Amino acid sequence: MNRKPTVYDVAERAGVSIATVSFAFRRPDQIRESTRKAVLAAAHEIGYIPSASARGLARGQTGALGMYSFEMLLGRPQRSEVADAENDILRDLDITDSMIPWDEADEDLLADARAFPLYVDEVQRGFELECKSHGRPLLLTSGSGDEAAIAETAGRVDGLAIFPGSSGAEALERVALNMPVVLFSVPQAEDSHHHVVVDNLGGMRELVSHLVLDHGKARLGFVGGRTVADFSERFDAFRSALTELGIPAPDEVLDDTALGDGRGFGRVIAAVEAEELPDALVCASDQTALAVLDLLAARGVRVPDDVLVTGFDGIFAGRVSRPSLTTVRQPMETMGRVAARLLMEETQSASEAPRVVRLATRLIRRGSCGCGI
Amino acid sequence: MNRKPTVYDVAERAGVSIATVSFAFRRPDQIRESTRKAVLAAAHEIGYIPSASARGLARGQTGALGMYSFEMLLGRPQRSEVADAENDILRDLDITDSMIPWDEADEDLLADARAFPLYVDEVQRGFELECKSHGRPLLLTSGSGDEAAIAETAGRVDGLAIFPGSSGAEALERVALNMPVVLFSVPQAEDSHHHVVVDNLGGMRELVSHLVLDHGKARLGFVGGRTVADFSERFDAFRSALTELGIPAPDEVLDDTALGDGRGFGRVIAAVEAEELPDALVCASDQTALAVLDLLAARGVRVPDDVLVTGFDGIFAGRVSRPSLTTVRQPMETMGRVAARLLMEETQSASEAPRVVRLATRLIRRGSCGCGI
DNA sequence: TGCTTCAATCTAAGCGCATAAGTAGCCCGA
DNA sequence: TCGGGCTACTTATGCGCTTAGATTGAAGCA
Repeated sequence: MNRKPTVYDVAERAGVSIATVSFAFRRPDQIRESTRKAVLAAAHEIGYIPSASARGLARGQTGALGMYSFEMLLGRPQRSEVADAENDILRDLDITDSMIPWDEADEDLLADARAFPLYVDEVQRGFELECKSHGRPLLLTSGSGDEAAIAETAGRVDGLAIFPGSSGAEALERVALNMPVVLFSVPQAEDSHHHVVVDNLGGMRELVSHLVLDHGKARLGFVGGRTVADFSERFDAFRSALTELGIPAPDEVLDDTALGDGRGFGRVIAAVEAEELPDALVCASDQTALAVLDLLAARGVRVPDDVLVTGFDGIFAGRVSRPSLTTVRQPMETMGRVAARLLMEETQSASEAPRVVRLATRLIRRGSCGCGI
Repeated sequence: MNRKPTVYDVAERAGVSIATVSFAFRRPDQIRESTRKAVLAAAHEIGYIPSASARGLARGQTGALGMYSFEMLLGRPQRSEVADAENDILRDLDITDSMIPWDEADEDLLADARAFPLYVDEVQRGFELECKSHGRPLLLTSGSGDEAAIAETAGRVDGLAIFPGSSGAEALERVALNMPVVLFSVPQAEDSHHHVVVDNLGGMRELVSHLVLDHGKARLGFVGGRTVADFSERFDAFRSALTELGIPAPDEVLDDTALGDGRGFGRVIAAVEAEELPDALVCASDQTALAVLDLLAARGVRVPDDVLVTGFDGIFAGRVSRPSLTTVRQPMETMGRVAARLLMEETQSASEAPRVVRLATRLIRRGSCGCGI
């Protein structure tokens, strides 16, 4: 690992100036074919790799797009758990050329759909694919959401996509002064970011209509904390959908357990024990619904016989759960793609007014409402 | 989007030199508390975001790790398909504040386990998690594997993890002169990279023993192209395992269809039609096995009744296929983590000799060998 | 031949930060 | 009172690249 070759080394070897070296790479048409080849050959011979840092500095932009996640997001493994797993690996890594024993932590269970391709993963995948197809490097980072952590990331990219987090709104505003920012959540306050969101209203209306008109249920309860902006919008949609159907809508959610809460659905449990469950539990997300499904199964409540349960998102785990989960599917991959496009468009042209791009959803009827297994 | 604030702006506002600004961020202890606060406040006020390019240039390293994928990898969607999907999105994106209609391409099928959490995704996830837990930005890129594409990525990172690709070996050698490189494949030729691999020999031996001793099968055929290094190692392991059990091993694979091949298992099909299928088809990977399962089902061959089928990898899709897939599971997430650790260790200390870290595997018995559904 | 034109290349000036080396101011002891 | 030793800063330089503008040389033309 000697000193990395630079343009100067290439220039010297090819007998040209460093500007010509640069042109050979960035402006092939402004330079004679023969010199270009000579430069490229020289670069090849000494193993020259252009420094993105230097280029970024000179150009004023990095060319990369970023995707920032908050730690402790949506029920993901926490740092401490992760750190534990690391220690095992670290210990074994000291041994060269050896066999690292089977990691019990990587039991087949880890391939569980409940853990991996979650909502954020599918959106991220769309973002990745879009970046790839445009040759844009993608920088993935995560942090606590404090100013330093976000700035650390923002300093490396030309545009930033963010999953909504509990904090960091102010820091994000500051980032948005310098580059386009897109959030995957409904706008809460006034902000200067783009938003990629789904049609919570339409999706919820379709879902509620199905439960009410097709399944003849009238007593519906909503499960989900209003602290998450999209959950809140879904609850509002839930209420207006009921009202449209002439059914009195509850003023409050049945249970406000949100994802990642340590607390676990105390109000749902209480309703089970008091035998006061509504006809259907409309959950704010699939992950919430799957947890509810577990909870009900553990208490002997049958779904969909005793109560219907529905989710929202359409993550993969809902397809393979028993019963499979009736839900409103978001086009998650498309959302990721749209976000990437928004950033790329704005990176190239002048800054534009913040956009809110809303994508249609679709009702997926499955077992947990009685429409499948 | 005004000109981005720099250290100079912060220094001016705080009434100090730019060195002090830099110290305020990077060497908090070398500076008086009051000054530090003043600088941080000034930075905060004008929305200063440190430029990673400038820092990287000054320091000689970027701090980020990279993961490079070859386009057209392991049966992933090709660029053309992706491009088509984009066009749809692009068209709709011109509409501000509108509703983007449901994308038929994002049918529920797209949440299919066959498409998404593949081998590479799980490894990538481990890499991501490890980067996250160490606060290291992760740069994801992909390209054709030519020198320019790899250099483009290599110029941005301090270390690079690579999935084995058909090309680019020479370019990689050149990259390895400048930074640590780790490959997820068994070493083919002499190279100066680290390798994170699994115990193909032990895994295959366990699998073959199971088929032979527990299921009493003696006529085993191997499906997989030897062009993929790990597949080739698995075939060798397959043969030696049979030999150890006193069973004559085939000299050649039954069918050399590799992943991503346009061709489709011509030899397997021929064997089906000639009614000359062996007792068991040992496939080089899960994706191969799943394709074989489809193929057999389409031709009325029953698994495991008429023939056993096994995979290798332990991807999620094998759990939800019918029949579910007997396979040798690799600790994919751990592999990703180990790769990240190797890079981080070497980034910090001096360069070391290339390592080959081999991880143990585990046999997962499921329906396709008759052990489950 | 002398002049213009133009393509090919070079010169030189940053880009924003880190940091080695220098300096000012202060406290302290003799 | 003065010098030494610190701390807390500043000055000055360079990291490797891009790019506007200067330069060169050859071709084109009257």
